Amino acid sequence: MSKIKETSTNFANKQALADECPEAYAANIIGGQWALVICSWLFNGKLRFGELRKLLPNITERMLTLQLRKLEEHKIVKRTVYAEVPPRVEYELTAIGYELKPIIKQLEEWGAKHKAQNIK
Amino acid sequence: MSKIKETSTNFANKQALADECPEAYAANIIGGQWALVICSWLFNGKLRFGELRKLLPNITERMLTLQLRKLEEHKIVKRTVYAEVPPRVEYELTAIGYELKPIIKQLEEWGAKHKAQNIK
DNA sequence: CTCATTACTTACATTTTTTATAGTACCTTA
DNA sequence: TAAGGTACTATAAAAAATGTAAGTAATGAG
Repeated sequence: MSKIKETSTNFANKQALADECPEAYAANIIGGQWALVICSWLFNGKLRFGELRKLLPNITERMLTLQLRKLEEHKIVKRTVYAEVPPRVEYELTAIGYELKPIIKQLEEWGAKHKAQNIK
Repeated sequence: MSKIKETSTNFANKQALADECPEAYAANIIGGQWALVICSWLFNGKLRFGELRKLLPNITERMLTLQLRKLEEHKIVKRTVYAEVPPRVEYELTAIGYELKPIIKQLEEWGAKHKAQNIK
């Protein structure tokens, strides 16, 4: 997140994978440390920057900004700025972003099941 | 991939997230650069190390090893070594690993749809 | 004896991601 | 005049992930 080096092997590999594997392409989009959790909260409706920050107690403002920007860039979330003082900015999922809901829900169920199996 | 620093903020954050969000927990497990693609190939049946390497032309042996080890550690794949020379090692999905199939398939579909929307 | 095969391992370098800390602009209220 | 709230940005550093290149063990074929 920040500038990526478009001459690196890593970049080339990601491109190649994303080209031929839609699942890798998807993983690149929703693959940050906090992206899935941000989306999970947004499934319930729009939230302000500060609300998200409170919901994710350990996230730094910088990371929250970066992840939101990335999600916005990929058209997963929509950002709306209200010209008020103090500023108000709301984030909400787009249609395609909302379509992740069932997938993430299943991933949640799988995760819970896996955890239950492996913890004991 | 190698030693993680258990005193880092990053480690603490991952732990905390994984504790309360099964989707983050799941993402940690299947979240390497190549993990999803490896699983995708294994959905069709067991494969040898060398076969996987050929299917993933750009992966290095080191990365393939690391990702397989991680998947094995999390009981997503099962590793079987045949005491032959030259050695033969086969990888196959476990039951819980196989349960990822429908989820990854949906993620693929989502990815393809998203790509179609955003490329034009 | 030498070479080929297979599935790795190791040491090291580079790139990417995440965290830490300190600002900024704007207006409102006290 | 000063403080406060909101949503950021800039810069640096730490940590994690990935890549590069070389080497290993065992054995059978030639």
